[in-house]
Amino acid sequence: MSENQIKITLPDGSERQYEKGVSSYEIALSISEGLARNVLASKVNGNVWDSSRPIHHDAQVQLLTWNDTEAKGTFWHSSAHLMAEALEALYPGVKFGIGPNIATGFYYDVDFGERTFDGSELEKIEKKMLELAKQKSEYIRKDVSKAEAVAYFQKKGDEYKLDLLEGLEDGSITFYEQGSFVDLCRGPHIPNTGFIKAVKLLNVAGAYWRGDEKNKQLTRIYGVTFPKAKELQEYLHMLEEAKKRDHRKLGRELELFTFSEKVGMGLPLWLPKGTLLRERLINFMKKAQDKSGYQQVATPHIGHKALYETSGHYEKYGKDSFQPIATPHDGEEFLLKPMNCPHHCEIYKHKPRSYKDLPIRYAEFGTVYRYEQSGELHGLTRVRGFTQDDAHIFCRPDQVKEEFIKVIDLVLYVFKALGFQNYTAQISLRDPDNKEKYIGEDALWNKAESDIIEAAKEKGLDTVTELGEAAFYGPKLDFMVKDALGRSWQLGTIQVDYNLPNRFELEYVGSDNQRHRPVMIHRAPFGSLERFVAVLIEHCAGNFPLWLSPEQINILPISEKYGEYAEKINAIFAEHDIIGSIDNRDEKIGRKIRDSEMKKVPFMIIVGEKEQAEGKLSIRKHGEGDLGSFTPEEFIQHFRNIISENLK
RNA sequence: GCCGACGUAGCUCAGGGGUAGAGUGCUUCCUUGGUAAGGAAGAGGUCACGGGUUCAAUUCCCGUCGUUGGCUCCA
Repeated sequence: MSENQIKITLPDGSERQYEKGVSSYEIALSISEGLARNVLASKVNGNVWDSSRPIHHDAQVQLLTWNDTEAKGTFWHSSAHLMAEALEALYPGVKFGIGPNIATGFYYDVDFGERTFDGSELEKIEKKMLELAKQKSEYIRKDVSKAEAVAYFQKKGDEYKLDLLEGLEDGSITFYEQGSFVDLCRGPHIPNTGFIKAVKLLNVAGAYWRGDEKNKQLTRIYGVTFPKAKELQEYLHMLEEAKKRDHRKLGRELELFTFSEKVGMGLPLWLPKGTLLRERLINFMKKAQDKSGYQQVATPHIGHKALYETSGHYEKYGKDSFQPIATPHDGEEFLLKPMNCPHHCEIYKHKPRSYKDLPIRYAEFGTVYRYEQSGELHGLTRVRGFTQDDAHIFCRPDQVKEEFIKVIDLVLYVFKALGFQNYTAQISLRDPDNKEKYIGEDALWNKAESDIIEAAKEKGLDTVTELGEAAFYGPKLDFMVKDALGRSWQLGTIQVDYNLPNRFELEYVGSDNQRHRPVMIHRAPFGSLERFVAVLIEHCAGNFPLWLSPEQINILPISEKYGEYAEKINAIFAEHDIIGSIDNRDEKIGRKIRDSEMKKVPFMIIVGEKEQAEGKLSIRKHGEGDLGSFTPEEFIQHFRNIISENLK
């Protein structure tokens, strides 16, 4: 092989010879012209590169097109640069923060200086972007020295880029230039702006520079782009569909919950149907917990301030909480409880404990109140008053792993019964470089962290591990689920706690007749009922599993002549805990069916002359249509089969 | 809390310096109809709240409250 030749290995294992310095684009061209036209970037030895970047050594090369996730990321990152170019053209003198791609699309943080930016200008920017895209400006990579880079941005007066440059090593700095726009950027980028055929700028938001609220707030513009106009339309359609599943919309339409300005922001009011849903979830969880050795306890909604001084929460959160309420004459102070654990610790302490008693598992559907920042409130997913399916397990250090596994089992059982298949299990560990931030002995932490990791592994959980995300009092395992709009929410959580047992001086007597400190595990499979219901609504788009449905059947008489028969049937159903109502409005059957479908009631029971004569029911299933004729007994059996299948 | 947007009938929304409109829902009447909207009439609004500009404000301006998209935060 000549010295000027290099060996390129493609993903299918085939090997090809090329001249040294060949680009991925040229490799693509040697395969087919059509492929070359579609190559956005390439992966060279696992790193994403510009398709124009020369390759000087033997390498594994994968050509990336729009179908590859990495290529999409590159495409959107390049789109951020295009937007910046458009912004600079339209608003000379703007300064830029960072402009990365995100899961779907991109954003750029922009400092407009004195002028304020309002969202109505987005269309103008979109137009400019498309105009610039048509010029097919190439994205040109340039190596620059740190001094050159600093000089460039000093001249431009962009303090944000200078701030970024401070953290970069000389020799590793690159600029990318397309058209008239030059940016500090690691790359890679797509070949030229001409690939961007469809642009939609979605929204503007404030974002603090470097995510620090002490810094200046920049204007963040979010957008998404596509190589084909049709794909943009499909994406926008998908967004519309997702909005139809929004729990705030469905919660109102299905009469599950509401809010009142008068009651206060972030304080949900549960309507009868929503309350029924809650009750069903609570009963379901209680039953599961009873089987797993939990004991229910009940504690008041307020606790003495001293309780939270002992727990340490008053010091940490007191000033950012609802303020204490005081007794009228002697001014004794109480706090609305922001959590149940201190109360549960006091229950643990009401008598001496032996190692033989452990683990003790106290469960409570405890309603807690937290002062969340007003801008943070969001439907039922972020509220100021909510009910946790809380429990605290007091156990010996050697029991942590086993208890963890049991809780994971419970969470998985719950998720399965409710059809949550897409969740992420996040293990949050200590920041190893910052151990002083955390309370508890090093050895205990190491033990607990490995217990969690092993427990998750044994249960076959698909986990991501985040260093530095642990609570100050212990490591945790969270179950994250996405909402209709793709935002991730924490539902179930399992947390080890070394802090509270110390602060409350919890003890048990060991087999050695010495006093020992138990470990506490906080856990909540739902997390909060409010948030859980919100995510549940979005997951099933309001079509709840039959056992949870707040209105399981609608009895629809053909005319008022069959009202009596409908009542009779309803009474039979009520005896079997089948919940529903009779639609005896003066409307035609078509109308009653339509309304029932809109309310997403699982079953419609149609009764008319024929049914009355035969003592039968015509069953129609929501979203599916006519199931035919059933006797009441047959239907009840069918109904029960579905539920037991659900809860298996 | 911060930045932007928004706030008109129960709900979804139109309108716009001269005190309001549609669809749907609600009430009443007609209709008794067989698998996704039968017909008619009627009731329903301090145009979020408080100031200001104006002969006149629901409309323009400012503030407050609330909602909303993000940011920050989340025991």
